[in-house]
Amino acid sequence: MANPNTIDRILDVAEALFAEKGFAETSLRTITSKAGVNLAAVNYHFGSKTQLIQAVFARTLTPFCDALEKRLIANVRDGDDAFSVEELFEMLVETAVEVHGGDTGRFSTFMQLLGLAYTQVQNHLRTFLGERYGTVFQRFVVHLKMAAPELPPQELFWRIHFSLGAAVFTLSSYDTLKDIMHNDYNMNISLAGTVKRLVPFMSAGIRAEVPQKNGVRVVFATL
Amino acid sequence: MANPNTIDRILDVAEALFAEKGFAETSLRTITSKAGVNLAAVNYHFGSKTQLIQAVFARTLTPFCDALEKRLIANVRDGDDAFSVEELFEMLVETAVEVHGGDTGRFSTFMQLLGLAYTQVQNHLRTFLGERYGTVFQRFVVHLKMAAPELPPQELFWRIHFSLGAAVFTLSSYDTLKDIMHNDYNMNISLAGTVKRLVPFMSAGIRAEVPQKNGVRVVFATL
DNA sequence: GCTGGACCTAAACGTATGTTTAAAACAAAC
DNA sequence: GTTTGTTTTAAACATACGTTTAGGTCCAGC
Repeated sequence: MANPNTIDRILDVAEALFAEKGFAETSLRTITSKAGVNLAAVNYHFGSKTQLIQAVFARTLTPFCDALEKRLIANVRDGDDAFSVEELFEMLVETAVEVHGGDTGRFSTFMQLLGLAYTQVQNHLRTFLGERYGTVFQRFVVHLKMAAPELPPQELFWRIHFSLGAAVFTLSSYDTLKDIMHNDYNMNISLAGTVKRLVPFMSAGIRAEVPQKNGVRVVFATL
Repeated sequence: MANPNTIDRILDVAEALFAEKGFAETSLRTITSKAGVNLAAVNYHFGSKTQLIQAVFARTLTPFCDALEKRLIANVRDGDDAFSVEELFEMLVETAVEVHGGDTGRFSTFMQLLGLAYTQVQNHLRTFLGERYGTVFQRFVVHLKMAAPELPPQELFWRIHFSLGAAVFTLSSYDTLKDIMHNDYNMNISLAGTVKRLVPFMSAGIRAEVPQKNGVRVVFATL
């Protein structure tokens, strides 16, 4: 069998470097040298850089989605007893924390990777994620729909992406923001504090009143 | 004098390609060939690819920040007469639309570039933007502080970045989201519609109630 | 102890990138 | 019309990348 360390060492290093620098900016030579393995190891074990990227995502996304799906299925609640928006978002956080065994570093890296998956142009990744994990996402959307039944579907769609953006953007540049917080506000902030602040923000945004159609400002007409 | 078309043609093409593919993924050869100029033109007129990136940002960001600053200074209001959160966010939109002369395409590209500036790792860009436009940003924060005086400063800091994330993330992957909206919801959405939806979401998030300290869920303790 | 297959290694391959060079083309000034 | 400075051009340069190859190493199974 393969040296059990080689594959995992590559995955560990690749995950960290991808999260820090992005995909295009991280070379296989950097990964392999930092992992202490031969340059050819990536192509031998994974086939290509593209497949390595997918493997990095699959390693943490598969257990995460499995765990999330179990929670969503196990706790089906209908009508007035449905999950609240806050509960659903906190369920995401709890699941993410759970699958990382409370490891702050890897949880942070995981969020940064999620950000990259959406912002970096990697069409293979988008299709890969959609095919593999689309079902769980849709199931989650169904629950959100029950939590905010008065919201038109397309409005909900947008607000989910707004929330996704707030979370992903913040946590993917978390290290930078942490430094700013330290220098400008003389405050030391934890990942826990950030996530804690994120949930009410997103929940309030999801539940915001839908503006009247005739309330549209004139400026938008020029867009 | 330089052919007035060369520099602008490079900037136009570079702006569009950067927004579409990112910085590292866009080569000077692609830019120059698409612009119909010689490969060496970029290095001749801008010095390097790095400086080209900064020039692309400066071209639209400078008039934008100048216009925004003028608005903020001209309409100083204190106390109960201060700008509301909604007014401030809409001011951003109005200014952005204004400096682009209502050109939807360039406005969209502009937002995508802003997203890239934060998500792509380009330390030279971060420092460049901070040094050049940090003052206006801070001035805007002061107004937001007056609009939400009950909010602790660090809480406001985070929520600004949540809002920034929601906006930047959404508008930077706008084309993709538009396609999804078309395929899954059979709806055609405009940039106007998206921005219109963004403002109430962000405003509600900014004004969300700050959760009690003793209301913190147990799960966060493990982070 | 030999064999076979999985794993690792060093080196090379082909290609793409940003940048530089030196000469050519051009346009305005005198 | 020549000169001067700017702009354009084609070619080359140096480097970095992902990938492939062919040989070596290792160890379980017979």
